[in-house]
Amino acid sequence: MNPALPAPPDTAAPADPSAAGSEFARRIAHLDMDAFYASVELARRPELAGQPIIVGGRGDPESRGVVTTANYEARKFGVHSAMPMAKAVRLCPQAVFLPVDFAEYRRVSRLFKAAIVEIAPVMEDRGIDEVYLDLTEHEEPTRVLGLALKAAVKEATGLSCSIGIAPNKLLAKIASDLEKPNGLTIIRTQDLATRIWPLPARKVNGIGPKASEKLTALGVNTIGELAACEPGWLVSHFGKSYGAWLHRAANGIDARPVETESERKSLSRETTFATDLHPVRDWQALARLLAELAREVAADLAKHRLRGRTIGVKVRNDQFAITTRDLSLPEFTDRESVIRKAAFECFARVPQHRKLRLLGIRVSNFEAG
DNA sequence: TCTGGGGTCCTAGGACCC
DNA sequence: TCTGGGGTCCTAGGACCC
Repeated sequence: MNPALPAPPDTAAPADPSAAGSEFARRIAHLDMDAFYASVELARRPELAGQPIIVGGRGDPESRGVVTTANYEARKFGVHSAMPMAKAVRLCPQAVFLPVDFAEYRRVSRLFKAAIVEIAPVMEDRGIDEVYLDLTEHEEPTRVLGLALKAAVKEATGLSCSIGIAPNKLLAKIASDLEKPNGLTIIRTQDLATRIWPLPARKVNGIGPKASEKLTALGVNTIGELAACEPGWLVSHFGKSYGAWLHRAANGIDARPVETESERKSLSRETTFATDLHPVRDWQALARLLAELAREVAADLAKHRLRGRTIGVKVRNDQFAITTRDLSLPEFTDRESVIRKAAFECFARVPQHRKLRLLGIRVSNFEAG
């Protein structure tokens, strides 16, 4: 197997009305809620104002898990999302630790998105706390639109957000991060060299830890340095697809449209155990967990009116390595018993010699809706 | 430090078919 | 005996994102 290279976003899309410098330049906004989960918690517990707040795990600093959001007071201590809870506790023991409450975050998410759509109907949902907007057809000046969006979000939720507005999604995404929190950053094509190129390559959405580490090893640190690389040289190190995309991205070229609709491709449930379980010695406990996950996945499928025909199992072992096994059935299903049986068959094919820390079930290959 | 849960997309080899 | 392409599906792994 080839060394794993990131999958490049498909920026090569249609006729490219958004290429930097094009006379058909678009106005694309990226709107990102500030420290969303922590801000939602603070909104309903005003007495916590000014204190460091860390949302994650089950709210138990001792539990296995990571920080999902730290507010800015906690970030001053070096706490950030995806950090193991244990480390966050050491860095900021005086913080208020809260469990995640997705139901509440989804409720507030619906509120801010509804407020945005009133102003800018061409909205792409990018998860619970961010969206892209296409403002090209609007007549108001860019800053006026940005301020109106921020005011609408504040009015609907009491929360602040940061907005980046640029000729395409890639630049808007970078821009929204530049003046967080409560920022409004407008990037024009002619600002590329001064505002984007000095930034680390890692700031580009699609350049993750692996690719940025490899770039650093090759002596490429900033977006500007990446932009100056020969496309052929990038292709030789990163492959045809990703190498060419790196060159376009660093030069601020991104033709992806704002997509207002998308179809779900998979649905899954997974759980990390409090303590590791052995596939043979702890088989009974694992079997119960697998059956429970099958029940949850079947319920989620029914809720979303989906039926799939590929069932997969995922495990993570005590060395943090992931193994997956899947099985495609002749018929689409949403039945718990069918999913459970397939999952047990898949599980029987995973390596049995190391303890496991996570078990999951995924269903994909959905029937056309 | 000891690492969640829910997703998307891409790559690649082998099977199988035309 | 040596040797075709192209297309799709299945499976496994991996990078990356929120």
